[in-house]
Amino acid sequence: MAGTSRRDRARRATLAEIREAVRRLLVAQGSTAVTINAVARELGMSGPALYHYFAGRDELVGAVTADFFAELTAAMEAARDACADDPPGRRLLAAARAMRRWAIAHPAEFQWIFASPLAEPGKEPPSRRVAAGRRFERVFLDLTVELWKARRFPVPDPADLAPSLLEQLRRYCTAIDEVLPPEAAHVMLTCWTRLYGLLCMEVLHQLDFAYSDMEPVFEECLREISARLGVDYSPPEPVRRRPPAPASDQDV
Amino acid sequence: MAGTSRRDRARRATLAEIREAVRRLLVAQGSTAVTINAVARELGMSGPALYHYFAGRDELVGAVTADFFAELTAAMEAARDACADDPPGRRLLAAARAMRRWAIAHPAEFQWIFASPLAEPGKEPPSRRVAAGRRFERVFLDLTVELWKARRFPVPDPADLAPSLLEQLRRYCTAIDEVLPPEAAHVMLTCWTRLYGLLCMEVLHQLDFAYSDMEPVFEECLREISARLGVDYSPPEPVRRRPPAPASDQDV
DNA sequence: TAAGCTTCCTTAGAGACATTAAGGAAACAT
DNA sequence: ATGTTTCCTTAATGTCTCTAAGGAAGCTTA
Repeated sequence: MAGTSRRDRARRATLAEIREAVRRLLVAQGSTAVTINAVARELGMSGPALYHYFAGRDELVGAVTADFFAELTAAMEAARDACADDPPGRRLLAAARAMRRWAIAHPAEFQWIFASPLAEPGKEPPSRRVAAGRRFERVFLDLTVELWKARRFPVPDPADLAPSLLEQLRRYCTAIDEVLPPEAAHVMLTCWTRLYGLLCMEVLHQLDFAYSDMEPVFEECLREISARLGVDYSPPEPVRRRPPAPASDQDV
Repeated sequence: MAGTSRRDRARRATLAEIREAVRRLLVAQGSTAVTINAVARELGMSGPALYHYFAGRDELVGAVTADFFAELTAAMEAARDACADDPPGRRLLAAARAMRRWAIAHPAEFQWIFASPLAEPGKEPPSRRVAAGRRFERVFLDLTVELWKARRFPVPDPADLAPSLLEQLRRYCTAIDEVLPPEAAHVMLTCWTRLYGLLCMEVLHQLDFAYSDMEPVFEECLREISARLGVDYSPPEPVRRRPPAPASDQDV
């Protein structure tokens, strides 16, 4: 099917060009500038041609959003694997910092991920997006599981959790193949919510009224999470000029 | 100027009708359905007529967004004042719960508040929105200040804060007329970020993968915040059938 | 190699939207 | 009664999404 014939290669190249154009427009002129016509113009084609590649604007936007999600996930995975021999706590910090680094470097893209212009109330997000989301969450989850296996972090007594909460946690644990018990999943979700929530607030400029540079705020959040997960907090390496090997952990 | 003549009254009535129509469309059909034409149609007028009331779509959206902000703020203030004789900790809990109640009851509106369809990167939000935002933040700030005055809550040693963070906190304290010292402002902002961040995540459906009912999660967040602010956590009253006086604290 | 199928792109066009311009009619002020 | 202001209308421009119909080229197969 996805052969390597002349046409197939051309098609793939065009698809890539389209995605690049979408991104270029998004970054340069905002999400409202991402129109079928503008994208086509960017490629030197005329509007309706794009319908051979995407069923409509929504599918186009959805595909690019999934790209962004994948890129963010890849950045986190790369940061995690760049220190594969460190203890899981350090790798978790590395992945979290990579997440923020990516979000800061690509604010427009990050915004599309969680406040997608498609996400109208009552409309299910496309399955592609959901899948991309799962891979994303998985990064943090996997590291937490490693942590849990290596040296269990402190968890609350399940009896202290609200019954309805416990019920939901059980369901979630089933969904993640019981890699964690509900109490541990609860700690993990709490940490994740704080981390991701803080980043969303930053990118949506909801904290501009108080902070101009969120880096120390984010680091403090990491410190709290570290304490909660029973790992040592270690501050970020100051700059890191590219080490010998040319492995970039930033832009995928 | 803003007299009470026949025409002035008519104008005010039309303005109110427009805002209602915008909201109706937003709630019923999502933000993309809020078009100048659709709003005009809703009023039985034809499109360009609206330009006598608003300079353009952006100003219309901005005005309605400010309305929403004001309504949310009013709901919080009402909840706070409904138990004016309680200690500040309880009133803070009441205001926080009112915030979530409003957000849950009006998800589309709440979403417009923090992920405004106007907020393109590089575009300043209109001053109206900024002002509405200040009043909103003020509710939580004021209660925290009361708390601080009544019985100081535990704060970190300023020397333990990152220098750049301390610097930012100082600037923020200047902006709020030094009603709190930087260390206390830091605790306040941390609590606020968690609370507001969690709510944003909920409304943006970023936690659906784990939770179907966020109420206990929110309550646990409140418990943490209470501990941090040194106040007693008290669970919400179960339902509260409207007490004698017909004062609604929900829909303004 | 020639006929036929597929793919890619074009132009034309319908329908919706934001916005400006020009004009009429009613309300208001003097 | 006259002139001005206000409110609304229609007309028109240029944008957008998306469908339809057709041409040209690439691929397949006999």
